[in-house]
Amino acid sequence: MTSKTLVCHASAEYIAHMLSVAPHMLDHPNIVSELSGVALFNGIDEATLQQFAQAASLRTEPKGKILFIQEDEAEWVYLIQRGWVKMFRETMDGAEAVIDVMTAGHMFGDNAVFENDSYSYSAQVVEQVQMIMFPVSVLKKAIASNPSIALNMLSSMSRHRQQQHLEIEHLNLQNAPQRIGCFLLRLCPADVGQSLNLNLPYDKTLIAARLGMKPETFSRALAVLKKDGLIEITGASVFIPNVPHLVTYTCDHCSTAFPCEDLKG
Amino acid sequence: MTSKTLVCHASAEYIAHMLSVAPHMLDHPNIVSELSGVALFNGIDEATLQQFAQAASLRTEPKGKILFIQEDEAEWVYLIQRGWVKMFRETMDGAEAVIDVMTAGHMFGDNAVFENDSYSYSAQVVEQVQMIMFPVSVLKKAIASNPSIALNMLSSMSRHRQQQHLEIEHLNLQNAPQRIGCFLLRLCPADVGQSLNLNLPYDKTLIAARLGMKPETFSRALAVLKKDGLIEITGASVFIPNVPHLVTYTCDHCSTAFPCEDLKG
DNA sequence: CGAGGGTTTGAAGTGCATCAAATAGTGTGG
DNA sequence: CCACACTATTTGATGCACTTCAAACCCTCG
Repeated sequence: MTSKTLVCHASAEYIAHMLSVAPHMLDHPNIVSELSGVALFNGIDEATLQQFAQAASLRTEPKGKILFIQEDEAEWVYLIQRGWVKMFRETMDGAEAVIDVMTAGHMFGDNAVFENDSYSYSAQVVEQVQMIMFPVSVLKKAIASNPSIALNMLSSMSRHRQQQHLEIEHLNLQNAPQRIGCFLLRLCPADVGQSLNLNLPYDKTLIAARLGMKPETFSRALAVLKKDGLIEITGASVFIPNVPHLVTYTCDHCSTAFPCEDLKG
Repeated sequence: MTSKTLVCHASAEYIAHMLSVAPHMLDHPNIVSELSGVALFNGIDEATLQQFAQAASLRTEPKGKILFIQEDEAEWVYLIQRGWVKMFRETMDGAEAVIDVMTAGHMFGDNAVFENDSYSYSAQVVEQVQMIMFPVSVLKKAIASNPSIALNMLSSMSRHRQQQHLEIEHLNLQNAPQRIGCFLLRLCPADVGQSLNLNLPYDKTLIAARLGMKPETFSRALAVLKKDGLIEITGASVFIPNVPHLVTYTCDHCSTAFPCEDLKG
């Protein structure tokens, strides 16, 4: 399940072919530079980063792979470099709630440190993913011994918390088309112009789940947005002819004004 | 339970009448002992507690009082000793989402430290409240300089985050009666027997909002639970004749097994 | 006792879910 | 390059849950 040397194996071509990933050795300098770009390691000294890098390994996993399930003993913290991962919870009777869907630059599994070293949700790859993973124990020690890391962790937690407040608000107050509008707007780059094109990052079914609705509802809600001239859509490609219109349509029913920048990720 | 001296003061009626601030001297020893009972100050040395206590003040506020609103510059962190406070967000078009409702032992406003010193939600008293408040700046400095406080803060954040995951899950997967069932079960003491009595802690209208439903829906959902023999209810007093029955009814549609202890508060 | 807020009840409407089936898309092996 | 299998997405018809609007009821408190 959790083999460390996964990428540097015999069947390199096979992997490269099957997963389209460069089969490289663990490359500490590279990992260090990757880590240094992440909020958690903001302003952290090289020596500490080295410690993480040495304990870290790279891994690539295909779509569908379950990384861990809720209540599993937490061994790794993951940092996504590419691809998408779904975080979800399953109820006794089999229903599933999607907590979040993350991509490059995001970390998950980190909060296991504060939860008895067990994961509080399950994680599954939804688009082939490449990631850095390092042991929970390393993070745990770092947090206890390095105040800067603890502080970074605190801001990241705080950001997450706010995001979730928003999530709850949306589920309560926005209808399906509005939640979709909000989702689309959060995909926009910071310097949005009047209009723009973008691609849905993953399955419509998954977006639906992420937004707390059924695929059928999602489809129909998209149709509504289209009918109202707020978007044009073909396949996974979306065109927003007039961003301010869409902003009015969705963000009027939200407590946070439009470019909700700091909450994006 | 909490207050030691507060009630036996000079101008008690005046306070009740004029609503605002209890005009008594700060009582450091008492505040220290209050603080030491809170998770954030777990294992914190006396000297540090003194610093908080010296900067702290006690306050009593009547039902209805707005303590602060979203985006306000954050000046104080609040620790509830008695009463209930509602945390909520308001959208552009006037709708309101209740994020949480807190009581004795809970702290709020604390996360402003990580959010540019501004509150990310509004807070209003819903049942006359008595609380300790200390400046955000004091907490901020303490977090930066005292690793134990930072760590305590981290666990508290983490707990909140998990609670919110659950909240989101419930909004997605549970229906009105089930959400109410869950709410009631979380009011139960740890040593629940087969059956028990309890009182709704605040307005039904507010409970409804807290659970993301309308008062009418709440009322009807209670009626359903009653009809199914899961609860008996008169006014604000609820009797649960068979706790396991209610647990089955609600918790089957949740990812967390019944006594979801650690998430209660 | 009467005013006003909280709560319940009724009737009707809306939005989303569900079930079922058609359609579009994608990757497969021939 | 086509036919097939399989999955994602759309569409239609119907039902249920929750909301909305309106009115009655109830309780507390001056």
